Amino acid sequence: MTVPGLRERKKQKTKAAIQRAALRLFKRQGYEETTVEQIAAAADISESTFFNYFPSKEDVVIYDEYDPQIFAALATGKHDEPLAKSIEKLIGALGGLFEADHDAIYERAKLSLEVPELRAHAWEELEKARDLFRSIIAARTGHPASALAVRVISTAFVGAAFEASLEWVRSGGKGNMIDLLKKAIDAIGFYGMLDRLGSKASSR
Amino acid sequence: MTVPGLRERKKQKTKAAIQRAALRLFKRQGYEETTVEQIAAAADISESTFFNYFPSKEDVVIYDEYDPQIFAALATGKHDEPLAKSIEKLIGALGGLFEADHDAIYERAKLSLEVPELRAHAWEELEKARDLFRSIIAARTGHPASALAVRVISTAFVGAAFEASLEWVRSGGKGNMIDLLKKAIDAIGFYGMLDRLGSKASSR
DNA sequence: CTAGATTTTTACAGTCGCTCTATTTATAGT
DNA sequence: ACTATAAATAGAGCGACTGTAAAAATCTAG
Repeated sequence: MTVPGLRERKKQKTKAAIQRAALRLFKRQGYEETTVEQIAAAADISESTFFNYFPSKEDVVIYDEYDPQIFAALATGKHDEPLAKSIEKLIGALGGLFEADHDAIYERAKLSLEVPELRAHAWEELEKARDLFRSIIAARTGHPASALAVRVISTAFVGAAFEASLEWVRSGGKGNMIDLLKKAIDAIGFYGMLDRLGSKASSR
Repeated sequence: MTVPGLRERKKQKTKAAIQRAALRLFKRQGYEETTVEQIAAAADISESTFFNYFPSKEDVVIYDEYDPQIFAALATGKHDEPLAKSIEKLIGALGGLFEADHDAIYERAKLSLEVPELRAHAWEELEKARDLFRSIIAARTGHPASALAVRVISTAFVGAAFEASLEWVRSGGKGNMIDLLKKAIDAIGFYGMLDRLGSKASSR
């Protein structure tokens, strides 16, 4: 983990600039109505360069520069507390992130959920979260990550997160995302699922 | 609901023929490696005609000629039994369909779940089921279909179905889809969710 | 059965996302 | 400054998909 050099930082800046330009265009004239050529022009780069930074047009919406850090943080959670507690903490931590960059997150979420093409890929993105979740639950409960129960519960969780996001976007980003998420996992009795999964999950 | 005329039946036959030709090619040489031009040639139609029948290449995998009937049957379920019972029946009925056309369903499911591009759209398809489900639960429990709890529970159910399908495909179509689905909804405590949703759902 | 209306199929041109290759330009370390 | 390396770009090309207009098949009336 060495400090990123000047070169790397410049790349990150360019990437962010492309994303900003793209989101501005998407907001003004719509996602489908915006061409990659236009984005490149707006960001003052060539179309080729666009594809150097983003493998596809969709990725410019999906990409979140903080994601890797979040994922890394999740993967290295403490093992000396009940799983349910860890998850509560995790939800709280997510809340902070939402507030930090509210407007950009809202715009991206809105696009991801309202443009059909993107919505499909939003689910792919959720699957990454699901897989991470799956390995966490597996590690903590002793069940194999491949167990159907573990998979289904992980999917239920990201499904709840998905619905909460939908609700949040529907509210114009005005609602409290964390509250919504809590209500969602409450409605499916998420903590009950963990309990049923095995004593290791709920006690320690 | 008039009987479909000769013309309409011919169209259905053509559509089925295109799908068969396409699936054969996909199986032999892969989805991405197969071009619409090739499908058209194999089905002995022009590329234009292909797009007359299927709005996109993906739809040729997703399309199921029996879907409309299934959806219609679901939407008109009886209202004089507990919701949980209706759902159990529904699951049983699905089992019959699976056995009836096992091989074709397996091929399509395999493609849908293993080709990334298709997998994303498989989720879109699941959302249709979710919405139908949502309206059924709402109608039976008296909750508005827009209620977060109703949405989340519906999503949890299709999520479970999704995981069960994954497992089924992983088993090479050898497993019992219905058993898997039952295990999946058991793991998330699906019937408990319905109970918590309101007494109307579980008693009558 | 034929003429005209309608529907279906097709050819064709064009757009857009995306890939690949080769060339030029910028940067890093010596 | 010199060279290895990486980044940006131009350009050709592919495949999915759209739109338009013409050709072929099918249906309906007289």
